Amino acid sequence: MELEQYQHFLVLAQTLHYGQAAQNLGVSASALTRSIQKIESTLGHSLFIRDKRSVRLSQAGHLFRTHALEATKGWAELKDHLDQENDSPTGDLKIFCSVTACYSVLPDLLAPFRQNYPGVQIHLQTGDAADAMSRVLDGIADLTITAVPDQLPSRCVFNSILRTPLVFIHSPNDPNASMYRQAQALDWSKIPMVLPERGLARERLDGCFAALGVRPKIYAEVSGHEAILAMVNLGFGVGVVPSLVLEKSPYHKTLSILPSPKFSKPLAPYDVGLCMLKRDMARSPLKQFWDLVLSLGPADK
Amino acid sequence: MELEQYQHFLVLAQTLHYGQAAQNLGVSASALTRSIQKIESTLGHSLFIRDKRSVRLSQAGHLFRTHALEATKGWAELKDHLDQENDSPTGDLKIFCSVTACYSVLPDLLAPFRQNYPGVQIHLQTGDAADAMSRVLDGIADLTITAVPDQLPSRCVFNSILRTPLVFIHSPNDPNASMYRQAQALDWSKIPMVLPERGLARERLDGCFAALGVRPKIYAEVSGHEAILAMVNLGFGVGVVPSLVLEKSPYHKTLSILPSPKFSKPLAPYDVGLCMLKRDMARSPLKQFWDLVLSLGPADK
DNA sequence: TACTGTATTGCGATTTACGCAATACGGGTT
DNA sequence: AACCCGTATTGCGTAAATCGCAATACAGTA
Repeated sequence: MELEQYQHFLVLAQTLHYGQAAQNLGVSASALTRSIQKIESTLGHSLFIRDKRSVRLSQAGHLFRTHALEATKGWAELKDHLDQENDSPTGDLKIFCSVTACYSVLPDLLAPFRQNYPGVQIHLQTGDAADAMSRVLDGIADLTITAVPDQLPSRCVFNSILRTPLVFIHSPNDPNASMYRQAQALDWSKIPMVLPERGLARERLDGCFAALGVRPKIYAEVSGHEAILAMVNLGFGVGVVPSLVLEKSPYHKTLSILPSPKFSKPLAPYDVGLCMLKRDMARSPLKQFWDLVLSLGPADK
Repeated sequence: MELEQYQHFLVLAQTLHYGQAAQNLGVSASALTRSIQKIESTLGHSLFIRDKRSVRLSQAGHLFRTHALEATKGWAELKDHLDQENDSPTGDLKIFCSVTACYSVLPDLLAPFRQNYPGVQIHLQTGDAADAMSRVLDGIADLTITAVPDQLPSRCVFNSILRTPLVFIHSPNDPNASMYRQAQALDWSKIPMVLPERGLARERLDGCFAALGVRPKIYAEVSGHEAILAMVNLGFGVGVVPSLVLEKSPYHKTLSILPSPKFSKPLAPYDVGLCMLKRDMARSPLKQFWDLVLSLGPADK
């Protein structure tokens, strides 16, 4: 979209510094260089005077700046006008999130969105949190509420909503319950564990155990945090779930949280937020949703 | 460039018919569909009301049309203003053409261009016409004056300037000269020929001979039409060159043209013109050169 | 029911855009 | 003078967008 190129130009015209402008824009300096070069070659005139030491607007650059300001203003005004006066923005929104997110954080986002943009058709899918990122990357979902992975794919953007620790839980019905509670340091070789078979929680746990040089005794590997709760509730062993999942579950009264074990590599908490493709920041109604979440700020849990 | 997308929209808004608009724009209907879809998704509103039978502007479409007209007008005005009032367009122009084209058609193009756009730095390279197309495709040259090949690469655009036939020539010094002239039908197995080792002329000749089921007796294969002239002038045999090359050469008085041989597959004349990449139609000063050649029309030879 | 005209979508191939690392190039510093 | 620093640009390999073709969907019509 040329709006982007105009934006590139306008920011550079203000900072008069490629590196700084590029940083503001969230692109590399080389990308900015090429954006400007492309405008210049399309227009047939240099917009900036470079002398390896300073960058300043040429005469053509000043004139182009006026045009660019006008054009972007025209676009923005049109967009505002349409969004407010006319019927609400139209379009589809495919959301994927886990059952827990669907109960906890999503309603607070969806309600105001629905109110502001009743014309948007919302498709809500729920599933295992471990699938969230791939659904977005594959285009099956437009956005997802999920925990940010250790390294976010470069195509994605993420906005944090809340943080929740991973907690170790057990059931009072578990025959070993008293042993868990009384031990100074848990003996991982003796404790039967109920773990997710894949996903972020599993990866982090594997990392922590590996750093400790121990191999946990795995009683069951299951899919989905809710399934862990169910099995732990039956007294099959110790499970690990995000605290939020426990709180929102029917078991939060019956299951108990163990004191956090000591790991040489700490078990990082879940950072839950909104995730979507960078590309889609330019698309409606995705940008609207993103902006709404930004304006709501982090949830107070 | 979004200017293109604006253009797509404006043409469609006028024709209200995808197929027709696409044809006007020189793109496929699917490309046009996606252009419009992209604007709509960026804007968040439908621009057209489609009901499988008719296409008409929505209310948002009307408003967007006003904006698009304004923005494109602003761009055009800016460009005109800069091209005329200020210093001439800046930039480089890398031209490749054969020696003959350099003597014959190029001066008529370059002179007016130079007058209108003195600020453009011109790099002129000459070489074998057989290389022209690949130089452009590889980006070594921006444009070339050359004969259009049997099938133009899809990335290229071509504008015809003149047509010149391929002629068979010989020298009066050639010991067989009288035989060439007297024969009713030339006996290809006996006539020593001087041919280009590659390039369009060679390909076409090969095609003609193959269609006839004969294999010419090749005395020499050389690189460059001028070299053919030199060897033919020494009486080494019969050569084939574009008529224009002969006319512009120092040999045009001494060498003689044989009557065109009868081929089952006719030997197509050279269609000489300006060739450049489609992509560069949006770049200065390439577009200016193209437009200038268009305005001059076909050369009167 | 088959047929026609028209917009859209799936898909493979081409073309473009991006980021990283290397380069070029002044100016200031020891 | 030699060297380092800051900054814009370029080469290159990879990731993504775009295009055209062919297939599809869908409404009106013979």
